Amino acid sequence: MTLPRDYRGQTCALARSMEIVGERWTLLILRDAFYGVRRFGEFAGHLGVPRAVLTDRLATLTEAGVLARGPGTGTGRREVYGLTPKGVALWPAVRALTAWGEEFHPAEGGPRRVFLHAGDEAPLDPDGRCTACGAAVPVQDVLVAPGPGLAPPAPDDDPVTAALARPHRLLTPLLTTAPSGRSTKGSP
Amino acid sequence: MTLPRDYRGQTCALARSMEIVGERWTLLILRDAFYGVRRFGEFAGHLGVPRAVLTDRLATLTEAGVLARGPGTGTGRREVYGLTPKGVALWPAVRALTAWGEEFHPAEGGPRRVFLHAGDEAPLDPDGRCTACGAAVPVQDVLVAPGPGLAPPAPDDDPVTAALARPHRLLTPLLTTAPSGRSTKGSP
DNA sequence: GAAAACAGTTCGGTGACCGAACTCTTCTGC
DNA sequence: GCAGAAGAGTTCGGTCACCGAACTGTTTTC
Repeated sequence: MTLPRDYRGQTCALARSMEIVGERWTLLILRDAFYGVRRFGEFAGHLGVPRAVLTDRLATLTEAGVLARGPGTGTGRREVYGLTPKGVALWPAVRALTAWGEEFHPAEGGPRRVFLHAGDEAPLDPDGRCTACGAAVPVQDVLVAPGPGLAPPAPDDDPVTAALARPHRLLTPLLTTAPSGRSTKGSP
Repeated sequence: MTLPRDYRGQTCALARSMEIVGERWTLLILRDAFYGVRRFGEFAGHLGVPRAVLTDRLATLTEAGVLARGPGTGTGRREVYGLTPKGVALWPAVRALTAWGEEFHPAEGGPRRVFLHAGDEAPLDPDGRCTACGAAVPVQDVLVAPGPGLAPPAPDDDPVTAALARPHRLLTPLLTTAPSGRSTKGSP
């Protein structure tokens, strides 16, 4: 990354951010990480990103300290990728870009997913504050829930899409939670 | 843009945003637009972006309704590019990414530029609220001002960099203001 | 212990990006 | 007006990133 393909000469903070999160797919990978996606195959299956690109992005983000790579919990202890505090700090940016897309390029039938304040189930306003209590909602108290525009569950949905059919708290593992063996797959 | 190089299959709002503002250089171009940069040559000179890429990005953003292209004011009435309301709505995203870069990749000597609330000259907090009065500051009341880390003015600075050596209100034209003839160049 | 699933890697083709040079229009000075 | 200069893109060849598909080696399950 460093020299040939950086934003040469740009000394501003935004350029430094873009060096890390400005590449193709990177913000979508991070969004999935907020959703609780943690494993290589889950990212690949949900995003449809070329696997070589995913490998590259995960390495870049890990090197940058945005993600941390470590052994998973439970018996199946494959490597998992999780957001570090530095990665979690990107939430306002992810939320702002999502809100902008929602406002100016709305999906037919309404938003596919909505963000709610975990306590009172009220939606967040564009600034990330709870529309009910007015508080600035910290990431870990945000629920991602199906919105009116979400397509009904299909049998060929990837596991991440299927899991997101019900409300889920950000940053909590989505699929690979089971402390002993896998128990997340509904019924094969 | 539409089919071959989109984020195929991704139906979320973030992916729709990234289709428009997720390409290389795009957010830096928009940052400059917030600073008041309006002409092709100013963007090119300040960013160092290849001119062909700049042409492409300006066209894409104009088509998307993020920028509007129109004749400039005054005698020199070359075309200028300005943010539309849809473009202005990207401010929270630009600010969040800038704040993240500032926090996790600080420049030596401190930030090169800071954002202030125009009324009381107090800096904004990471959420875009005034640290003095607590109000959420609308874009047009934000001042971009030189920070402690900014290099001293050099004779070979491009005009945009030179103009940003003093505080400037976002969205107001930076260089091409003069209603009759050019009056912005200090001393040739 | 065999088979399946998983996490990457490799590979050839294609498109994007890069820097430099070039063209055409618009403006300025006389 | 007219010549020269500057601004706004366009063109071009080389390089790099991205894409999809197939492949490899490890881990997990049966």
